[in-house]
Amino acid sequence: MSHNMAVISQQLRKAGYRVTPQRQFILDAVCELDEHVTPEAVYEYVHTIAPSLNRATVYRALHFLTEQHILTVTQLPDGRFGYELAGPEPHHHLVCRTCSNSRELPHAALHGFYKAMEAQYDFIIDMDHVSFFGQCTYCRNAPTT
Amino acid sequence: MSHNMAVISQQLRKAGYRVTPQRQFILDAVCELDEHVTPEAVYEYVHTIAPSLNRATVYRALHFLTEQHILTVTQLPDGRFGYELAGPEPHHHLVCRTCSNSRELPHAALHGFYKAMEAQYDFIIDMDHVSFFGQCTYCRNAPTT
DNA sequence: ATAGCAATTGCAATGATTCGCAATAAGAAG
DNA sequence: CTTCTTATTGCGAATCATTGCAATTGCTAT
Repeated sequence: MSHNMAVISQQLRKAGYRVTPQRQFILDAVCELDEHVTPEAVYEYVHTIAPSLNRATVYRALHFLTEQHILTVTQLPDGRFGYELAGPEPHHHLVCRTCSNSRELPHAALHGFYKAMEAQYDFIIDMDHVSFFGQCTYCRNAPTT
Repeated sequence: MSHNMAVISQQLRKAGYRVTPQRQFILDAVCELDEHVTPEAVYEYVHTIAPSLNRATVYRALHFLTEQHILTVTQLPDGRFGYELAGPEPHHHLVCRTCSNSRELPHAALHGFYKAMEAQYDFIIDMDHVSFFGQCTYCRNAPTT
């Protein structure tokens, strides 16, 4: 499930944007680092490959790629943002505060709640990548090591 | 629905903490500024009254008061934290991205979802103050001004 | 009212994130 | 292959947020 650079490049160019080596490095880094990747983690990763790549560029590229729906963001409990490659289906996460393992949740799991808010309050929630924090079974049952 | 300083003071002192003028100023500021108050907003507010009060103290006091369940936090879409006085019942918010008006949601509204996650994934979500972002009726129907 | 312990503050340094602007370079067109 | 337009980068400075440590000051007990 790697990202198809050719398709993404087309999409960007067609919209009048550019496919720069920096953006490619950054996109690669997000894919390589997997889920909920922070800007700082991306920076460290690309820095080893392209040392001249600036921190500000990382932040801007992550914003940009998210706007273009190539990445999705979610808010981590410490206030930072976690990026990951956007799949065809939106999804959410259950993240354990203790072991920080995360479990994917289909968008359908929240659909009922979203619909209820629309019906009751006439409010349309547009969050397509939410992380819910708490405790997984494992950590809940394990005594403090 | 003002905060009862006497009760709060007792609670803190009994737990071995101190009621300092700084903390009082900061608590007052949160109440005065109402919902989803950012640390920076608190700082500006108290700064006019107590100019020597340091930024770091604001951040620390907000953390502290939240730990003591006197305040609650929620994450705003730009990554900052919004504080407000903790009421007797936990609640959540529907926040419009356009007009940023916010509507309170009883905890019960999420209860079904939380329970479903527990039943299906054996995962216990512990977020007691979530903000969901989207569009309110009003802004959805209003043409771009 | 005073003394003493330890929680809390202020300060200064550090790290994280964003912004304005001049220099660079991607990509379209000839 | 060269030229031209302008999106994008890098840099430095500004802003926001956090941390270690010495100095301060609540609060308890005398």
